[in-house]
Amino acid sequence: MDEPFGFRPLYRQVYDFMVKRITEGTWKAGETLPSEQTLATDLGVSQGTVRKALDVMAAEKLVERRQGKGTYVAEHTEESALFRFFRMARPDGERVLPECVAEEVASGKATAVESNKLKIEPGAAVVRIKRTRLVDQEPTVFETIVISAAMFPDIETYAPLPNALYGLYQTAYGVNIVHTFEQLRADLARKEDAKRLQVPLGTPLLHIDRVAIGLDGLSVEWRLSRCHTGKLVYAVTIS
Amino acid sequence: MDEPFGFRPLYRQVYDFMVKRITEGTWKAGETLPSEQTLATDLGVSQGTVRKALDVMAAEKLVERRQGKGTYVAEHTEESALFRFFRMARPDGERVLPECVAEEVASGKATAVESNKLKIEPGAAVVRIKRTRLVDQEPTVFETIVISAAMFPDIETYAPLPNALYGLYQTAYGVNIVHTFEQLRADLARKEDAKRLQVPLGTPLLHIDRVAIGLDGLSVEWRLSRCHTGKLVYAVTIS
DNA sequence: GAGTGGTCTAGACCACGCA
DNA sequence: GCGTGGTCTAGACCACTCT
Repeated sequence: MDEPFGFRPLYRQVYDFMVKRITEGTWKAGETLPSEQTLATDLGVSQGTVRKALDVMAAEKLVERRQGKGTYVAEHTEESALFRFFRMARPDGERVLPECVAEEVASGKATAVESNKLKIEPGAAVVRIKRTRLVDQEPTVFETIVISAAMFPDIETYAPLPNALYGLYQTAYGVNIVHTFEQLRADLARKEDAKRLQVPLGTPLLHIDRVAIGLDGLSVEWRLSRCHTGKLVYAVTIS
Repeated sequence: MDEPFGFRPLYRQVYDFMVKRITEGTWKAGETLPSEQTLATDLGVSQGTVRKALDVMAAEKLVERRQGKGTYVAEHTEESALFRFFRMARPDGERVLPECVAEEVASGKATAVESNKLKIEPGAAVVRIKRTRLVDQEPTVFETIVISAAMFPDIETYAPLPNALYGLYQTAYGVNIVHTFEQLRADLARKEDAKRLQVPLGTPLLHIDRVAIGLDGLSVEWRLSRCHTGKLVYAVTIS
């Protein structure tokens, strides 16, 4: 347990160890972890130290704890992942579950912008997904998603893709999305927007540019969402 | 230390006690709290329990800790408050400090919408502030702010109002903003927007509807921001 | 060196879920 | 009733800051 210079607390080392276990797939989504006491004796530290590492992981939503039952590797299910990363809601605050239609999946080579967003080589193989999301049967969001083909081989075989893509990334490829960076702008509907969202040209749209980051810190996905904010709004809580 | 039914952990009770101290002004912004050991013996609990309460408060950014020095009541300064609640940034991610001009302060009676947003009686006295925020000398955000005159008596005497209003709320009135709810839409510039932001009518704008909540859970401020997202974007990180 | 927050331990007891 | 996570304690030592 020596450290060269930086001084990494014990509970941080325990954290690193457990994150590695999840990244490698030793502990998979939805599985229960060994009990705090078991982990403690296995790793030769006190239960309090394991607990502190788990506190951090629970705060990052990497694991979920249930008193009396155990600690689970967090799953990116419909409710959890969608409600966490899909921020569109009704003005009264009620969250909605969108439906996906008109999905198009195509292969290609990364453009300059795409390679920059995904931190991959220009020209590397990528997969582009376009789809429209409906809320209450009305087209509301037009999404363009770009991912590395190397990270997600043969993803087109999973078509039709699920509503919550992050769940597929996790269960089929062992890729856990832990956070996202988004930039929002206002823009006007162009031809493709107008067609997809069935709105007049020039309708004001909320333009969301999102990069999703995985557990290992790599850029996993670049997504552009063009949202019609007629009936839904983008909801943010800063705490 | 009895509890009627809900079972409130000791550290929660300690938390409540300390929040009350801050709300009442016994401990003011920027001051240092008693040491963990002192608090523990004063309250008749162990240091670990005080520590756990402070952990929660630090996570909520109510206090700041500095190893070797002490624990301080968090201050809403330019950097901290603006960078926390003002989300506009350059596309490369760099945060900016805006400047405020063309400020108008007026008194009035709460409309139905205002009373609903601020949870006050319709017709209650309110103060309305309009101002334009410049970034790089260019008008970028047109804000309309509504607050209860009862909560902030004689606020007009502080004109010109500071860039970080939350700092004034805290230091002059003892009101701590702890979180905000925002709803974002895309909209088109109307007459007043065009004039304030010096853009053509019909320019797409990011419309932000924000309610700020204080330490005691009350709605403190309602703010509408209309942002020109030509050079700046609204940045969100979901972690 | 004295005082502060940060880490770590060992052990006790409580609340919860389940068989 | 057992095993799990959740709370609480008491005490030790470490890292940081200031004098």
